[in-house]
Amino acid sequence: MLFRSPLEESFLPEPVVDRETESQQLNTGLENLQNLHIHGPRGTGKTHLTKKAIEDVEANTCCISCLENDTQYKALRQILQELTGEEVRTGYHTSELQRKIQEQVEALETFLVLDELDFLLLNDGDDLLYFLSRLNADLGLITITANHKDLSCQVEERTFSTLQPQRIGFEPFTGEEIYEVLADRARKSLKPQSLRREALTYIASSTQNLKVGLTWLRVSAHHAEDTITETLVKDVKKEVSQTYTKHWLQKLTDHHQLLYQAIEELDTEQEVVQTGDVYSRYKNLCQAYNEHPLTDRRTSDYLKQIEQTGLIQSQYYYGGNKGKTREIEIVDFLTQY
DNA sequence: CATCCACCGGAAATGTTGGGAC
DNA sequence: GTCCCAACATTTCCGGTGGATG
Repeated sequence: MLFRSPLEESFLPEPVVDRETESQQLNTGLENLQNLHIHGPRGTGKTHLTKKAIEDVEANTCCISCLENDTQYKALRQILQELTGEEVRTGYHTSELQRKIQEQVEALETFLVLDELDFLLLNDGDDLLYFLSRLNADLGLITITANHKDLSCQVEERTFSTLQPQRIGFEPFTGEEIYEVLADRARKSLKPQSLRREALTYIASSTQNLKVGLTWLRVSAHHAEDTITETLVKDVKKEVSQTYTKHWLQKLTDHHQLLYQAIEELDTEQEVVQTGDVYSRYKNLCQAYNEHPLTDRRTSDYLKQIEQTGLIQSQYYYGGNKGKTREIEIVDFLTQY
């Protein structure tokens, strides 16, 4: 169960590509117990590097994902659970959880990582951040997001002014860096000589997202008889897409998946895909799968959540000859570059 | 200048869930 | 059981957007 293959995402090897600048900023921030706001595109090693950095810090540490914990209450529970190491049952009042967390952080210097913060802010506002920012203790708050450079426009001013986070931006990996990291993982997990150089070059030139790269390598290895060739790598593209997509959608609900499917279908059928089309297609799909459809208002929020994962992209129109709507398209992360 | 497009998105109302007390 | 309650999920309601069109 605890087996961790070097191709798995959860594997935390020593970095072969040093993100010198970012690392240093991170460490300095941690030493000074500063609040940090880390941002950058998906698959740039934000979470990875942060986890590494707090690993050997002499303090209480806690790292939660706000994708799964997208309300203040859920997040508080998760945080308390991680800090105490005990299971936290439901049934507590929010204020009770807050009090218990306060006790914990007052006792010991603490670093708190809120990964994928966007999802919580979108869903529940900044109440949690406000509470955490006002804790009078040795607390370093580290927020990570793929979508927003600046926290100040995402949270209320009263929250931001007490947080005053130091910003750290992550740039996408270069082709060479992707190559290096994947080669390293391959050395650690595959038989010698089983990965052709051209195959790896092809992957490295097709994506800047390390998570996609790793998925690609893993899917390829899965399909390979004894060597991973460039042809093989090209042949599995579609499956890589599907695997990566599924990875995100699985964390969301069935309705998110149906919505995505609707968009996917429409994307192949017509030039532009608008919200209204998506909704009616989604209703059809619901009927086909015997699901009760949600209202359009609700699905509008769901679409935003899918957008936050980076699987789709939307262009918003607030009036004009197109009316007030948004155009949605599938993001193709394998041939983007 | 009024009207229309085709939804957006805030806010309030209502429904659901699950624990705790009785 | 069942009553109550908080958190959470979803629905209902509705004002709003700005260029194109008549």
